[in-house]
Amino acid sequence: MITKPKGTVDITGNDALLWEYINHLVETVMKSYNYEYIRTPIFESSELFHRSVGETSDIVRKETYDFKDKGDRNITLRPEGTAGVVRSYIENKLYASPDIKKYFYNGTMYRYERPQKGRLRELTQFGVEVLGSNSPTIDAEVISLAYRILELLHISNLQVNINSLGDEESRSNYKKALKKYLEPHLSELCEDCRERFKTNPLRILDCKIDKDGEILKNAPKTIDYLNKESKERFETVLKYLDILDIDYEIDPNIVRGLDYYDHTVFEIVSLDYNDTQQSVLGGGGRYNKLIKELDGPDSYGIGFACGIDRIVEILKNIDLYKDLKKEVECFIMYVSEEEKLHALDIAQNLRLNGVITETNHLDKGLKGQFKEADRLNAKYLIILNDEDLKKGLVNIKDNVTKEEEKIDIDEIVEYIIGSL
RNA sequence: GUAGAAUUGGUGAAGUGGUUAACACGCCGGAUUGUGGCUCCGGUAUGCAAGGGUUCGAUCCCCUUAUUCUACCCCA
Repeated sequence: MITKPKGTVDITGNDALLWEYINHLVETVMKSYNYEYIRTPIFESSELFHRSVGETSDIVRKETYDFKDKGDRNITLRPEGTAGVVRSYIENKLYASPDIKKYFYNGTMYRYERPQKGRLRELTQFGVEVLGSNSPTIDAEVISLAYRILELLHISNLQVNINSLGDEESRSNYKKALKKYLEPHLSELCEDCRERFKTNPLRILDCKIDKDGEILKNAPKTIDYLNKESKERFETVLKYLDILDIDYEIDPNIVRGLDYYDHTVFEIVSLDYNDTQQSVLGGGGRYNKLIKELDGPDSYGIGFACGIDRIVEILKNIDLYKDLKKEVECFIMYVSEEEKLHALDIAQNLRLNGVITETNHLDKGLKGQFKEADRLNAKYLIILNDEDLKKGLVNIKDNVTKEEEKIDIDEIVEYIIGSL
């Protein structure tokens, strides 16, 4: 038997209904914030991710799906959504628009990782990218949009953890200060942190082992190294979040591994699922340097992404979603060949009038058809028999009240639409 | 890349080195004269992840592989 590749999932049945529900809600909320849908390729030139995420990082070297196509091009399956959208913005010269560009996406990403709880090799994320504005109102809007979607999905106890890395000057000052502070304490840190000190010192801040130790508690904080401008900017964003009634907490340890982030960075967690990594439902930040880095103009960008797979795992435990049901509005039952012809015709008629209709395709007896109709939660049953058909009549049964009546075959559509 | 645990019908699962792999749900059929959902009766795994080995004999023991779960690493 052929099985699915490691780290992938088949989504069927009730799970599929839940996915549809989430997708629909995401789309509705995105549009109400005036975000437009953007769809970029699932595979891109490898170089795009190397340039955006960082050539030397483990991420690009080990955790992407890379291959050469038949034209000997280096291709990478997208590991995240931002790079593709920014590439599109630049390539299509969308920056020429006098207006801010606000995009949302919802699609699969690929990361060559070892699968475990809440982590797959093919994962699905929705997110937004806003390009062309450095206004703090956008930082606040993006954060509140992410927050509100999760809230509308009834995920409880949400909190935004937020931090600011400041501009380039602030960032670089901070990096120096952190290294200077950590250097004499290196021997007291865990092995991994000593390695991180060389590769990515900011990451030491959210090391699981050393996080709660004295050394890191007293470590310099990014926000203390913000220059005046960056600091004011951060405070403005927080002020806007207050106005938008977002529950946030300043968390100086959020650094979000990637080099291209600056100013606002944030993660959204549910405090009800606080086994560290699992609780992070989404995150994002500002990336004002990235567009230029990818040969675009000197512009501004900010975005976030949320993993749907993880959200689904949480929603599955919420009662509200347990009775999402497939619903058929009308099930047409027949036994004889003559009745079958009428059934096909009636079914088509109902469907073209927007009524969700099913009929017997398995040559079942009437009993079997009743059972199937119940499994489908059919609201109305149309039970055909030759005798009535000769008179132009059908039996129609309300499957909730169990009341049955005979109506004219030409009045079926009208009857059902009128009663639904 | 590392480590631990798992893998038995459509589903939840019991079980044993030796003739027919328990039980439950579901599904199918019948009692019900073409109108069910209750009840009763019957049918539902030639096979226990795949391959190899040990053995007179393996679903059960051993090895390899795959996948799943959990943790580490890493995290966009």
